[in-house]
Amino acid sequence: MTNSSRRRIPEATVARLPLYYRALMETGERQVATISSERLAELAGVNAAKVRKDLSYLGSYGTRGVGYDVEYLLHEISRELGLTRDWPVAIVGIGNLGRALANYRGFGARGFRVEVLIDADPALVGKRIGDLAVVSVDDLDRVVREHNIAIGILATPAAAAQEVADRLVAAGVTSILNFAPAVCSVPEGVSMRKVDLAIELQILSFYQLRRGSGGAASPRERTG
Amino acid sequence: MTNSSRRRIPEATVARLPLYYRALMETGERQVATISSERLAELAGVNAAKVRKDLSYLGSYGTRGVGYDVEYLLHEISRELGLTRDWPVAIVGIGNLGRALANYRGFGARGFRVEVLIDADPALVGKRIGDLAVVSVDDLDRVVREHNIAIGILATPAAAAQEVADRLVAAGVTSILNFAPAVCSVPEGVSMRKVDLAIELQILSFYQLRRGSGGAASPRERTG
DNA sequence: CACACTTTGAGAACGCGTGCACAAGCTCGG
DNA sequence: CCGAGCTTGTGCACGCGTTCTCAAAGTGTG
Repeated sequence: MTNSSRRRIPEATVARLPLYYRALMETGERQVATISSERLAELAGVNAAKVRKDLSYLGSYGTRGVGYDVEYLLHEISRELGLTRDWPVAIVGIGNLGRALANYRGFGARGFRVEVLIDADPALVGKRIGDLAVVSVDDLDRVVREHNIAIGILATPAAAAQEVADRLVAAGVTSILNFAPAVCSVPEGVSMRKVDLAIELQILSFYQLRRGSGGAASPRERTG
Repeated sequence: MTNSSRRRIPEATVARLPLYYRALMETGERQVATISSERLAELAGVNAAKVRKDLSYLGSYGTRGVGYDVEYLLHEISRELGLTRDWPVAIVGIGNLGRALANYRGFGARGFRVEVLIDADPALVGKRIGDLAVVSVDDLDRVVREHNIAIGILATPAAAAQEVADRLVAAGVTSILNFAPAVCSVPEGVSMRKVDLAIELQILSFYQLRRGSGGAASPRERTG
């Protein structure tokens, strides 16, 4: 029984834990023993009050008058985020984006090992990307089960997204990162996060337009 | 003077407008004249009350007892989002991800034309990706100005992100989509949105872990 | 024209997240 | 051992966003 289950951690806090994790990793390399909420806030790009409140959800890991022990805090956050274990990941849809994700170095470092590449195109099946061979979508269920995949990355065209999501879930995947520009629903008990590049640009475009023809403030990020 | 400036549109609403836009585009192709908030909600993956409130911020474009005129609503949303004009875009950092983004078809359709590719690696400068040649980062300022770029995509390594962001801003870019896993600040009047793939996976990992060893509910998305 | 039915638009209540402000608790110097 | 100086942890107030609810406003039928 870990203390993961002690408190409910707000979704907004969960989304910031990786920022603290990254910041702590960077300071950890610089041989710093403790860090104040203020310094951590600066490194993570948030404000100090938020850092303290966020960390207080994990437990009282700080020492008043001193700060937080970098090593210990790093350990607690990585445990909370599940970065102490390895997560085998499957990527479905090996187009431009899927291929880029397959080659992306940033994943492995955090324990996310891309072990399976899946595509529907027969011309692609069997081809190697890095040191993995692309598997046919016909074998999705088998391969996902064999590798014990819990996290799937969806990088198919929009039209295929829902069907692939269903098949991933049927094969036991309970977390999906969806890059397909399509609404896509999953059953209760399965998490899905969406990343839509076109939507991000459209949001930027909105504020860009407003600034040009009126002068409203920008939505995110100020000078640090 | 458009009615863009009439009301302040909540950030959360702005982030959903692209969903409505996409949903309407898809129904528009099916020759449907009007659409109810309920149907639109279903297509966009949100609830009907939210759709109505969101659309009411744009103005009273619906007809009670009937619904919204698809064509008209589509026009209003695309005008609001600035999709009626073309946005020249620059991508800085032509690695795995940058290359994938350069080849991504989803942008052009919405008026985002990738016109400039920039990288620091001399071995890459001059190489063609699709029908664009990679330009040296030394020429960033000149090229960005020449193409009148307002929106920049940052796909460099973390270490270079802040410097490149600064240079983009100095060259007149006022909207940045940042894929680099680093905190990165921009002056007031410049928008920046972040997309961090590793962070998304870590968030999924958190809930994945909780489900496995306790049974909390999933954070996002339920069955539609 | 009246009435049943549909659907929007918005007022109001609620809940979540943020940020302020400060007490509690620790260290260190004298 | 005491007091000055930090820094955490958290209670509280506020604001934003979501959802409920229902009056207002349209359509269509007899």
